[in-house]
Amino acid sequence: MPAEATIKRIDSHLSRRAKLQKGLLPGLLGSHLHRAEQALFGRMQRILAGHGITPSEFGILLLINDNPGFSQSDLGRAINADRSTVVALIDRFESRKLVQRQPSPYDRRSHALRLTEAGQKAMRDLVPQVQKHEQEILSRLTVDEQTQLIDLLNKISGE
Amino acid sequence: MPAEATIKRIDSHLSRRAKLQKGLLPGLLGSHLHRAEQALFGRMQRILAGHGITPSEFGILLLINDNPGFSQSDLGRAINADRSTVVALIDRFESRKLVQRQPSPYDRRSHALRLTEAGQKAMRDLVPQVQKHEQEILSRLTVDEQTQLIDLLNKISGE
DNA sequence: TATTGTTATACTCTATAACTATA
DNA sequence: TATAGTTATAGAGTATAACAATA
Repeated sequence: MPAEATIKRIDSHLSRRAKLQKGLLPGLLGSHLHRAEQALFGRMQRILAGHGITPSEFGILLLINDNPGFSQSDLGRAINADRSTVVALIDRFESRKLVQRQPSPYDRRSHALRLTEAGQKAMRDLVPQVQKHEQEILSRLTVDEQTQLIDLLNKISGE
Repeated sequence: MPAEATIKRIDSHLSRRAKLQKGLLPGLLGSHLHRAEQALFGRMQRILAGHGITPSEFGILLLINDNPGFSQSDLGRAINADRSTVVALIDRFESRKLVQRQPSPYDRRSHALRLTEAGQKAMRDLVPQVQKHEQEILSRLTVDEQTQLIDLLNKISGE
């Protein structure tokens, strides 16, 4: 997202002659999914920004937090990423002191991944805020609609 | 997506002792949205791959197709991207002969963006395939569920 | 033989800052 | 003054291929 976008322009060169035509795009489920995720992640970023964590990173830290000791390859499979990608990812987390590599007690090739104390502290701080944020968004729907939305999304995901 | 992922592993080092714990993640709407989009875009990629177009690029080409003549800045505002990002984006499209820059008849600073003949041809080929694909996915839902899903997603987006 | 983590390398996507030419 | 497009530059994020250590 560009920094300039915070300063909204009311009209554009185009709008002097023609409104932006959304055309076929609004007919596609993909665009609705994309915009919903963008909206949610955009708001989430504001919560996470103070800790320098992206929404995507938050999900990965949550995964490590809930699976202490699992390996880089396990993580790669969980997030569908290449092993070399995970190396770079954990390098970044490690340099920010959020995650640590420990020797695996079972396999001397592996690293056991864990959140550091600072990483755990960040998650203890952020998880309630993220959950509160989700509740704010979901409160636009009735309870029935909330469960149905999750249900329908899972059908799209193929579950 | 890693090429190796096509060869699925049945168990991992972790699963010898403990199953992957999803933990708090499945409680978050964001993860359901993300997975639904991933699933849809992953399938879409297979359709678009022959033309070397990503799902995200397809959406942008659709936008240019439905707004012939609009400027790079207009596009940037529509997709929430920086001007310099749009330059690089259109450079890539131009080198693939999908989009062309023309002098704007109204403003000598601007470029009027249009699909080339080849770009229009690609879209004529792809749009029906993408629409058919969406119908296949959506056919998992009843017609009522389809409209409700779009409706609920728009509420999440804040419309 | 297969897997784990790593490195070297490369490509895409995105942004900021500074510039120019227009408006 | 403000905007449109560009360039130089930089930083994520991702992947492939080849390697050593270990299983």
